[in-house]
Amino acid sequence: MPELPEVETIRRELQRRLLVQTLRAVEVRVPKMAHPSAAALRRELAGKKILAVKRRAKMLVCELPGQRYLVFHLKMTGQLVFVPRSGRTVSGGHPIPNLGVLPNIFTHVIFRFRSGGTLYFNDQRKFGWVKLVDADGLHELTAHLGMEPLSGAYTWEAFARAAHRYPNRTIKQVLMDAERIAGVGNIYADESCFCARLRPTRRVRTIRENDLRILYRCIPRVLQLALRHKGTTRDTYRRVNGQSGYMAPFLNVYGRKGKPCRRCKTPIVKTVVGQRGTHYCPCCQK
DNA sequence: CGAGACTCCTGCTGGC
DNA sequence: TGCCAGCAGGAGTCTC
Ligand SMILES: [Zn+2]
Repeated sequence: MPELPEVETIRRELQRRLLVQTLRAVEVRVPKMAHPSAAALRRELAGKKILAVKRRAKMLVCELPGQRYLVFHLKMTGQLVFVPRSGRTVSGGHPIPNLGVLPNIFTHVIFRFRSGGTLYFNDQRKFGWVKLVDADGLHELTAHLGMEPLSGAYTWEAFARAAHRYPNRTIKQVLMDAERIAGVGNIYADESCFCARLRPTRRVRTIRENDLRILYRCIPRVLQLALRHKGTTRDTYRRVNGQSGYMAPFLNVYGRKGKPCRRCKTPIVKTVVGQRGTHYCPCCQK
């Protein structure tokens, strides 16, 4: 689900909520999602403070004392929802606007804090995970990742190098290759291509340098717009307070198959690139 | 090495 | 109207 703007939105909200809060207890309901083990999380997290919440690609990294890191990946349908000290509870849970009562059947790991607050890790499809790692473990999780498109590492030279590395790939595959560019997923790859008026299906070697340069500038623009709107809720993505993001109505192509292009009215078409649904305007994008 | 298919899991829905 | 194959924000692994 969440791509860079959604994960960054969650990071900012978690940072505000969890900073310097102390963990009290951890409940793991789905062991396969917790690493190295449910027992290790229970044992090693109790009493630990959250010193910072950072993001790398689509991972959230909670820094703990002693070079320990609690890392989350939400994959397609993961949610992190924080409920401050519960007032009254309903049938043992916390009623959250738009989400119903937590914990629910999709709640697989629960973090309780000394403050009385609770962080619920929900995931409909159970692809997500949480890992407690040391500095080496964090390095293993992040070392292979490419540049952050909203960071200073993202330069035209680096982008052009990343693109030309695989001239026979489609441009969308380059945008979604986390080893080159971190955090761009299916939605914002399509949206960035629309912004640059390039079909996601175009092979890199056929793209003129100037068009590639336009795409280079489109990616951060698209991501920043989504960030300002707190991300795209298609289905399960939620902010830390349970609210949906506001970006969905502003999408130009993703999920708009058959709907008129906002620019030229031509129906948006859908195809497949790298086993992923791919959307573009056949008139505006060449 | 690179490209593409398959896999993990569950719920929703488009199209018949 | 009802049903179900196919599809869904990600990414690791396997084969060719
Ligand atoms: Zn158009």
